[in-house]
Amino acid sequence: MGRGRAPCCEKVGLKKGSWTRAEDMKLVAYIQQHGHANWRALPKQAGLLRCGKSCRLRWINYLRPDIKRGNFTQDEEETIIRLHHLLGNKWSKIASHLPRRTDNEIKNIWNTHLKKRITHSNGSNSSSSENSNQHKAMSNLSSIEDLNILDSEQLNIDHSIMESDKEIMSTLSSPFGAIDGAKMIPVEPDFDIGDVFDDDEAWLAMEDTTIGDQVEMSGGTEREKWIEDLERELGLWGSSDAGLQCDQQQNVQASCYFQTRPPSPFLC
DNA sequence: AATAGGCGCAACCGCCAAGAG
DNA sequence: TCTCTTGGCGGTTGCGCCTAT
Repeated sequence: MGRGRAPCCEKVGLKKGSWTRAEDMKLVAYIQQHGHANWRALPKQAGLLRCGKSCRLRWINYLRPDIKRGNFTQDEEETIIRLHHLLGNKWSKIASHLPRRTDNEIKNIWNTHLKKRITHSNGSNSSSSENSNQHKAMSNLSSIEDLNILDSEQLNIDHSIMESDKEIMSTLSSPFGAIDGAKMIPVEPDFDIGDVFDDDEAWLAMEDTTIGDQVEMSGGTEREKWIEDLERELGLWGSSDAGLQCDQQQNVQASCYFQTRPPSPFLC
């Protein structure tokens, strides 16, 4: 091989596209036990036919327990507008000021809603209170330096709910520890997560079922029951209300892991 | 009821920066 | 100092859902 940048991973034979529930479970279960020190090695060790980048993205943008899903509040939208005015398309920077929101989500909300709104308000010279508030917010912050004086109050940020990934994982990663009432995956010293998920007809049958599909699975073997229990605990079977409740309680529960693909608008 | 178009969002791609050797 | 690896970021795409006709 010549010099040059190596691909992030061996691309041949890797799966692309939407993640299945089974893949999500494998990823979460693996990170829950081992963390994500090495994204490149993770998919292989977790038994996933995915690129490390893909795993990382899935975790960061969807599976991470500290993600707030649902409609953006007006405060959040105004914060995004303000920060975008100062920072431009620095989505990760903007996201860092919006706890529990992902850069991808912010980027999407900007591209689909806020950009149009701003364009509209600039073009139409509207006198709505919303536009007035936007203008007021922006006029208060006229330069990048102003970011230094931004505090929680100005940005409508509740820092009490800011939690680092590490902190959260510290409560989740103990092999036999509890996740606030959630069942834990039984971990053997030489536990191979792939062994749990593989070679099981019921599991394989489910593997092609994408997130959000309603799946009915009656108990069979102990392992099936365990997976079923895990799914329930992870919220795969739960109503969206469960997720909302979780969010409201600020609890890090496994049921936060798998929010069923939410209808629009998001419920959790 | 069927369908075309628009919209929202998850996921991919390519580039860059930092760190290790 | 240079090369390579890895994680991270921002732009973009494509699929599925929703709505209007």
